[in-house]
Amino acid sequence: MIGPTTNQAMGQRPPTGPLDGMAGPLSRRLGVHAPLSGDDLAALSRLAVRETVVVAHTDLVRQGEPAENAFLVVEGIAASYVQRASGARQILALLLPGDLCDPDLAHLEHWDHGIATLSHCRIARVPRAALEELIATRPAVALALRRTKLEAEARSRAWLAALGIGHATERLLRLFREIIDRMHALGLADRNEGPLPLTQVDMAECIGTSTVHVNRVLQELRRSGMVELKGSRLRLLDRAGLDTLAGE
Amino acid sequence: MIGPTTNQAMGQRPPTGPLDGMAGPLSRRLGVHAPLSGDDLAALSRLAVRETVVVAHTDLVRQGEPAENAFLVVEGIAASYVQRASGARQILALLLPGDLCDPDLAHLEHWDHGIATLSHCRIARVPRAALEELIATRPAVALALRRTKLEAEARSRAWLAALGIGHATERLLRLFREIIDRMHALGLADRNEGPLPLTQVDMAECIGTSTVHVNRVLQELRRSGMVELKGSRLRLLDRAGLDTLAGE
DNA sequence: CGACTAATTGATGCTATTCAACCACCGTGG
DNA sequence: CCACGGTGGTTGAATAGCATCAATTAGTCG
Repeated sequence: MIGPTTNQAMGQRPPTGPLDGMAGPLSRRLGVHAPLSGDDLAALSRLAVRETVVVAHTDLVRQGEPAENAFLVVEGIAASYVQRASGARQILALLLPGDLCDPDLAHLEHWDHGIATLSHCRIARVPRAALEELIATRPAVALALRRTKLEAEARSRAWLAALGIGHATERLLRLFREIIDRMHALGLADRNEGPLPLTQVDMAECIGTSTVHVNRVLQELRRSGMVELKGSRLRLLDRAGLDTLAGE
Repeated sequence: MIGPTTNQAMGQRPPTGPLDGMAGPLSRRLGVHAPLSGDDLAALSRLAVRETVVVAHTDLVRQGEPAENAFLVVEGIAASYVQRASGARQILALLLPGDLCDPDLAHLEHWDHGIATLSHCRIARVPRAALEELIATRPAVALALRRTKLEAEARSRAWLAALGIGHATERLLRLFREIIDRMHALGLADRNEGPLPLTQVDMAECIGTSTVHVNRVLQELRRSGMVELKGSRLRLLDRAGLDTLAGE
């Protein structure tokens, strides 16, 4: 009973084998931050279970629910968000392939935020116990997880500053840049072009403006030749100008 | 070379004994989250060294500097912030007595944000090595630190949402409420009244608006009998109405 | 072809910024 | 003692940025 924009259909798939690639993005992501051994990688590949396909705009966890298990985004884009009684939502962070919704949250008795898919996603569950054990027994994995979390926190700080200081144009450009850059780091996008499977409503909830305004800013960016956005494909046409406009 | 609003005068005091109370706020703060033994408390009291008195609006760490040691706020209010080349600042989080600037930041090669005092402060240094050792050898302390950090992250999420969703009035009220509530939890303020040693510029940098607007919102809040703010003393006169206006 | 979701447009008004003063308080030094 | 400089608070007018409401127009999919 959170808001009107949530539907709960969740297509279940038959359990898949441990090596069908769903741990791929996770280990690729973690491997960036610390060298992982073959054993580490094998353990990681056994971590994620019960992979499901989830349609866009579906809640995985709702605000106020008890904390059960963690989620891994295998494919697609999800997000953590806060929602008011009025229905207004603010997206806190994007979860891209290989991202694990914060493992430390186990200590919270109740979630103070929700998790929802933005695009079509493949989502795997990660049992708390298995995750804790992995952290306890595999220092390299634990280190990689810590560094990954530090990276997410740095992004969160940057977002907070952008929301406080920047105008809508800047914030939208930062959003685009973040998605392209992170996707590029995962090998899922070119340096200046990639998928952008978000609706304008999603973008508005990310950058804290109305959808109407997102639409107008977007048109201005297209007209000025800064970006190209057709269907769900985004191209950044003026990277230098973008980095200037988006603030340091 | 960050901005015009930084002065570096920092009055040094002669080293004080380990038990003169400067670890008081820290252990009181941590003790809330996990039971600490007498040994734990003794170890904590030896942690903070080189306490100094720092005047208001002084940088402790500047953006871009290498990460050296951690800081403990013994008295007063400090803050972490991000500053743009334009001079615009956004405060990310408040550091109240007993707060330690994030210990995990040791892993960052360079600070992506600065730390500065807002009011007059007593600040102690915490050597990284001693902190790491304490975490490694005293599980109760490590747990308390983790929980304290989780609490800070939850506050950060709430702020992000407020910046994205709320109007200036709401954000200012949330700021007031946060300060009073946290001060109250430390025994440094009544339930509805306490010190507010911030300038309107500081408030503006917290809630992401101009100082002029802070001033006007403040007047409206006074006129409507919501708050009373004289000198640096704040009283919340309508707690129920405040909680409504400040959003859930 | 409907039925739905997403994108677009226009008109209107509120919220907040900006610039530029001006005032009030406080501590300092002549 | 008062003149002085500095910081912080207050005010006004003009304007920019953005929200809101209400329609209308693509797309998309069964």
